[in-house]
Amino acid sequence: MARKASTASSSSIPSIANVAALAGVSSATVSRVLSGKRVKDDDIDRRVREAAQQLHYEVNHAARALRSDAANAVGLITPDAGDPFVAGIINELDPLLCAKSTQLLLGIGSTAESMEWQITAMAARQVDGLIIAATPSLDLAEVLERHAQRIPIVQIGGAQRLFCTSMIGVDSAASMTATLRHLADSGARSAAFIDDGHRAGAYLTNGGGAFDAGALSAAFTAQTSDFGIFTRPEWNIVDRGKARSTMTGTPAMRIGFDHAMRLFDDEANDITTTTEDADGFRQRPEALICTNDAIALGAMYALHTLGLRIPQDVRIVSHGDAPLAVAAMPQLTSQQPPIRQIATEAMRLMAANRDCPSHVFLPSRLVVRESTRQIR
Amino acid sequence: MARKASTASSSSIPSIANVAALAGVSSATVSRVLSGKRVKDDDIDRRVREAAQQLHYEVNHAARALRSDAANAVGLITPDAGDPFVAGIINELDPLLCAKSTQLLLGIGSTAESMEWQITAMAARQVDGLIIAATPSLDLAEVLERHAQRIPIVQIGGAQRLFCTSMIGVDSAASMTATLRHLADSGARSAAFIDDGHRAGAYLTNGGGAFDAGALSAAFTAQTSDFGIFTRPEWNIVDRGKARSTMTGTPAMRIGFDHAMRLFDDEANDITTTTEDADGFRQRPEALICTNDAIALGAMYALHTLGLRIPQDVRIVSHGDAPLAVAAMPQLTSQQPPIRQIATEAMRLMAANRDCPSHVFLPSRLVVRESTRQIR
DNA sequence: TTGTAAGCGTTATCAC
DNA sequence: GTGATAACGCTTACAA
Repeated sequence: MARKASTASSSSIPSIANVAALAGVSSATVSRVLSGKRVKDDDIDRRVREAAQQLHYEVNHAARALRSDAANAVGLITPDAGDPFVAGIINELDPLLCAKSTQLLLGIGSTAESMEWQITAMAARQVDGLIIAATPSLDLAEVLERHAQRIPIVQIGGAQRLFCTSMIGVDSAASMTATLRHLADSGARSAAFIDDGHRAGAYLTNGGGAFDAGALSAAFTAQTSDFGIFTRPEWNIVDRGKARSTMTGTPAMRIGFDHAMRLFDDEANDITTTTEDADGFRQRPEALICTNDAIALGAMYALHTLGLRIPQDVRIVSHGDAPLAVAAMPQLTSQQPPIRQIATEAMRLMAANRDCPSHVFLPSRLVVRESTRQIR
Repeated sequence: MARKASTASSSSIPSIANVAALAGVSSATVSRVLSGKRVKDDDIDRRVREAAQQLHYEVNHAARALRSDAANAVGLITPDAGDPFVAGIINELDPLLCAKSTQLLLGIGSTAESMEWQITAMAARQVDGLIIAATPSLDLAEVLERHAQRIPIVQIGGAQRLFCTSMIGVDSAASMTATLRHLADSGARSAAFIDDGHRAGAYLTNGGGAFDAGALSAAFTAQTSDFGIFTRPEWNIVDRGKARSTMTGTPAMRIGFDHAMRLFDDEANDITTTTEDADGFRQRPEALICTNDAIALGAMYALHTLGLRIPQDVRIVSHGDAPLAVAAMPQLTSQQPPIRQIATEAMRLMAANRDCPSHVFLPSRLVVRESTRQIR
């Protein structure tokens, strides 16, 4: 005991005992002061803090976690750290975590197995909460249910709807309403909806991560007529069969390219004249709604190849508002997920009692850029 | 004691004692078997493993870290999780870490202060190693030196060169040699070099993260004549003064736009005819080398605006090979950092003795795309 | 309000 | 090679 207090300053990491000795109090008091369990701002308080600072004391998290089974860490599991939505969440989450001196454990998992492995590993580390930004197509219900008893789990981006986990997603119906209203206002009379079929494990960086493509599709179908926008079922079906793509790029870009080619290139070559007909907008859509930015980019490529102009001939709205949206030429109008709010909600839901998980849907914001600039 | 062994299976997390009781050995033996400190593959080994599996036993990392001061965790600190280079590193690093059942702690820090805060926090968690992918302009020498005594630190992307930390970067001279040779082969007779001045805290997602812009610049100046490529000092200087940008987009894109505008728009309007003169390539560069993809994209925007064609009038090579490079129209030839090798090296250097840090420079790979397609 | 002391689950050290 | 036992640094009853 005496050894510790005296020898401490030499080289080893100072412990709470060293601080206690220097401040002339017991280690219990130091613990109470430093963890805020002591209210008064008196001489003892001051002495302890000074001693801690002087010794460069930092609490040993392993010991704290062991004793009080709160790890002061939360886990985030995602298939791809490079997805701009996930990256945005991480960037927003970090300051919130720092403020609570909580660490972020990151795990990458793209398959159901690796995802399960990650979840188990995080659970073994006794994280205080788990955020999962998964590919929607993965079936993790069983794993999640098993662990949700012990740790609060928050799913981001609306993967699966379970009663044991919380969920944060985007209000797809509201997003679609805003999109369709904007398109109608900008003069579009018809629209097609392009999705890439939520392919699991695909290289992301697409930007659509926050959105539930299925829900968007349903909202599109339900709402088009409300805004006087014409569509055809066959415009909105992903044609996976023929990969006619001469295009290089990510899978999502190729899908956008192929889909646009199919819509605009199949029969007539003199499209520009066709669309000037009174009923031209029934033959070819005047707008494209893409579930992520990469699809939109691929479609733009196709339109460019075909000599169609954006937005004069075809307007485009994408979802995600990734950096890609700004990099495009012309820049893309895009639905921007409320990243900061999502991060804040995730923190709230993890802190809330895990016995009452809730499913939260936040509205996205339409960022209008050149790809839907009004012409008239 | 008896309580634990008997009551364990009910609901609480099983501990090593439960496993020991079930296997009929001491907890010390269980520890040795499970942590691989025991070689034999006999009956005891089998019984212990079976018991562990049956009870769903997972080692308590907090306790392990407390006792053996190995946290089984490494920290990664970066200013922006969304930077594609950093994201790539994380994606590659994760499986390597999982194989060693080590966790990744992620910290975001864009200013010197927050960076220092993160480093201190990670050190307090006793991570086994620290990877820092910092903005080069931040001065972290002092903090790094302080902590390098205790934990091995690996800097990625060549931030500062210290004798106490390891460093992994790209061999700029080799990259530039490959770039210039390729440009010469593709018919370019002159080139300009565009950098965005490594602005700290700028929104990244640019792709240049792995490269040392200063070293690239030096290599460009030193090597152009070797490949018979003409350049002018004034072509290669960032003009920060006039922000004439009518362009929206990230700062890096605007810098690329402005720089290209300055190079190609200032005096003559009939550039295409000028460049067809015998000495036209001395008036305007026939190629642009950009230190990241976003700059290149901005420059492409400018060239497009001016009616210049890529690659016929101007060839472009960028650094980083971010998703942006593929999204561009035409797609960008880009220097691709060896992400997987960098991740592997980082693991090696962290495992190596911290007393002998080394500075490693790996070659990048030139991915040729449309922006330098040969014309002739 | 403060000090004392008993753990938290693991690994390292020591006898055997 | 195995088992008992003592730490690791912290928090928290409980006693003062």
